[in-house]
Amino acid sequence: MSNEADRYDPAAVEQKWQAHWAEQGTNCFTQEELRNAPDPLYNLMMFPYPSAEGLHIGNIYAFTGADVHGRYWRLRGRTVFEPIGFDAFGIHSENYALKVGVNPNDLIPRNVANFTRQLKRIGGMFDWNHVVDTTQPEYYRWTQWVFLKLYEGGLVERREAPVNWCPSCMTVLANEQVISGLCERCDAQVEQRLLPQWFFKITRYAGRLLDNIEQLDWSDVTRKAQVNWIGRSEGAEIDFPVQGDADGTRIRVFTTRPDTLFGATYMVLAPEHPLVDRITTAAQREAVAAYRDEVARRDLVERRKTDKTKTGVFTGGYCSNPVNGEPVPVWIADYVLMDYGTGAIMAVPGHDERDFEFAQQFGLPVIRVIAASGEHADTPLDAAYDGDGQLVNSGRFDGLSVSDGKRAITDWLAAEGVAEARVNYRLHDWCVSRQRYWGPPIPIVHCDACGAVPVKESDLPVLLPYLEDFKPDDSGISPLARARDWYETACPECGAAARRETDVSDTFLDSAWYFMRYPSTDRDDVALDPEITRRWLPVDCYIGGNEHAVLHLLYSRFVTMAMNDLGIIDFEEPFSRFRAHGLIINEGAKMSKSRGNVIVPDTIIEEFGADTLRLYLMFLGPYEQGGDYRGQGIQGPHGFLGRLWQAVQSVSDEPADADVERKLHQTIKQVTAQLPELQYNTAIAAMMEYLNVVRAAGRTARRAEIEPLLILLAPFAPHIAEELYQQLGNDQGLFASARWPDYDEDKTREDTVEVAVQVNGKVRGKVTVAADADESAVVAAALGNDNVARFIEAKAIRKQIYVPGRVLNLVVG
RNA sequence: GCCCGGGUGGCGAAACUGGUAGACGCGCCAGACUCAAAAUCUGGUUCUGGCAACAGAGUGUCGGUUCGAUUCCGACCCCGGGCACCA
Repeated sequence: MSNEADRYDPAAVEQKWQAHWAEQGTNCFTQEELRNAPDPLYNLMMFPYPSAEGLHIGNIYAFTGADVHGRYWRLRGRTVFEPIGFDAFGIHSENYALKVGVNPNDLIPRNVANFTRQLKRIGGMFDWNHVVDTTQPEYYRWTQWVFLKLYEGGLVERREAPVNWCPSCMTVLANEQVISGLCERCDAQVEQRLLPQWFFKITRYAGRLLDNIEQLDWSDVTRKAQVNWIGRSEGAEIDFPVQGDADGTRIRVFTTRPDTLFGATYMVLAPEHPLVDRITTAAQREAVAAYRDEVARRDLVERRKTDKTKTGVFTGGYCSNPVNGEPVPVWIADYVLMDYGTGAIMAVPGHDERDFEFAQQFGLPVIRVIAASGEHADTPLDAAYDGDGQLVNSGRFDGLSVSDGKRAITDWLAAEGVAEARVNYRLHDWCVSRQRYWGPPIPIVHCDACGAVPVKESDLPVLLPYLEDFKPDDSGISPLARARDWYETACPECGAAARRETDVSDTFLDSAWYFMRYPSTDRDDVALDPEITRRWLPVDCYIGGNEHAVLHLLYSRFVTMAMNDLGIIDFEEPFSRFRAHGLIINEGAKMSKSRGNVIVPDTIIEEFGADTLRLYLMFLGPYEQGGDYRGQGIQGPHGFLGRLWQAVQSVSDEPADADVERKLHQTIKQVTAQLPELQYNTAIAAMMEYLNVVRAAGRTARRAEIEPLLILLAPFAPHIAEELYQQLGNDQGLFASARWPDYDEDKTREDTVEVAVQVNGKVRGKVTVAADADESAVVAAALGNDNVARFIEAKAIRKQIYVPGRVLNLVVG
């Protein structure tokens, strides 16, 4: 039996093999190796933000799932590049630094060191020679370079824009960082401010970003989130002439419902619309000015609340409806947004819910122009109807369907020169300016003579100066303006005294291209080594949380597409395959610091070892759906590894038993099919089942039965797999020399099968027959079953259905 | 409101293209080993009835299609996530 020396000691095993892999450079590549790697597979996971708390169990879940995937393909013979890094710039880090009163320049390296220590303990096959830390000049130098390239490509623009301003963080937020009116980070109410900002023109790519989604091998949820975010809508822009305007001014609206044009009983402009002054009559001037002031004071978010009752003011002016010349009163209201479409709408209260509500509020007329079946032109409307039907009250277009009406009216107006078909997207340009300290300085110099001038590529990086006082204030100017020596510089163009741009760029820019940099980190003279980039990119498989389904993935796609267009790279989609992992919860409850139920990985690793933790996390539930971490549950995988260890201690050299061998081949088949699909929980169950068979009734495991199992298990529990593989007499190292076991289809087949026998659809007995038994033999066996016979009695069999090897249903009556 | 994802034993979960519901694991119960406990091992474990053989019920609810439905169709309820005045 076993003695103390034979006992499974995870700490010892894990230390031994981690040291071994590090010494051998098992998972690391040289530049030369990256250039020549055969059959490369780029296995990427979302790099973490190195918080002060250290690795979260959710990080470990994410990384382990990705690592299992990488290790699997490695054992299948691929050259797998699996890098890791740190997304360490940004408001997260800066706010934390402010809170604890430590400069981020000192704080972040400590966090990175701690993360590195923890990451090494979980046994991922990371290439520690190719780490990216976004806060290091060796990296952000090239982030600035990416900015300059997009700038040269005409994709960057500085413009004054109303922005979301968080009064607590004292910074501009992207729309995406405003969650139902509040700052996503501190929950403060967000306000509207007007500031000059740097924008990336992502909207230019809206169509392509949308169209490509179809061909991506991505999680369905993620693709849908992107589609919704881009928000394509098809319609028309239509000009409405302003009545009594000597210059023939027209107001252009965007609508997705040109078919309802005859029902447009008023128009609404966004309060900021440039034509408001022109159209407003003297009598209404005061009321309009007051309303515009009121709206301007409110933040962008409050304006977007739907439950709020509609407000607005009549301008006193009128336009003509281009289809019939009818006068249409022009209003302004804050439910129309300046930054979508043309900032003006034709209001059709009969068939648009919001317009209906507004019309009710202000007593404006409602006209029916669509009739559903059973309705006619005079059927009263007590709510907006936005369904299908036929056009009514629409002159010569009466009787057309909604879709035909759209086309017919658009075509006619287009021929008249007053409309054109048009597609709009909800996607906005990406504001990359941040009036903060902890980020890469935007590489621009402002010169009184030359304007905004890009820094010369050869002068990169624009180093982030060490600032003792990095706290932002509410001036809207970055703390960097206080670093005089840094701020005052010479114009790259004319050499005159000039000032540096003091905004830093959004963290999302750091993460929008980090995956391109990983394989090229050996080069400090270029951002991307062309040969290596061609070999390794795009990323073969990317795994991460679905909280980044929209922003990070969309920005990465945009930057990739732009760099492709600029001739820097030769692919336009960064991630061929993307899978979103689920969330880990704790005993049915979400984990959070405030609840005090956060699972600390270090203590679990100390008690059970990284292999057990990895195996347990992957066993909890379907990887793409997440799982419920229950403290007791870890005993399952823990016991499994212990039994495997014991089985190896007393392994025999006899050949594999035939029944066990069949089970082995079935197991190899299942695990091989499930690992690339990330179906980890069921693959692990299959291995457990197999070990139960190997050890059944106290039998001694045989070497030929165990060795293949070690390889199947190695992606999940790499340390113990290596150790036991070595104990079986292999001295080359499992990951260095083993290859994934093959299965033989013939050997997976059973000789006999159990067939369920149903009578009128209910199982009444089971019969065991030869696997190749024909239907008549199965029926004969079934009729020989006492219980089946009891239910058939003397009744005639009217019908029999036989599903080979599964079920026989006898219908009697 | 709209768009996703999900409701299966005491618990986490399985179930191929419509074919034996509950694999695997936790927990629990019983037994072995032990002075005892832990660890380990063996057996049992959907619910109800029955000593058992077996019978009845059962995959959120109601209805439908089918020889047969967790799986397909229709209506609805609940939980989780995302978007939200985008014309």
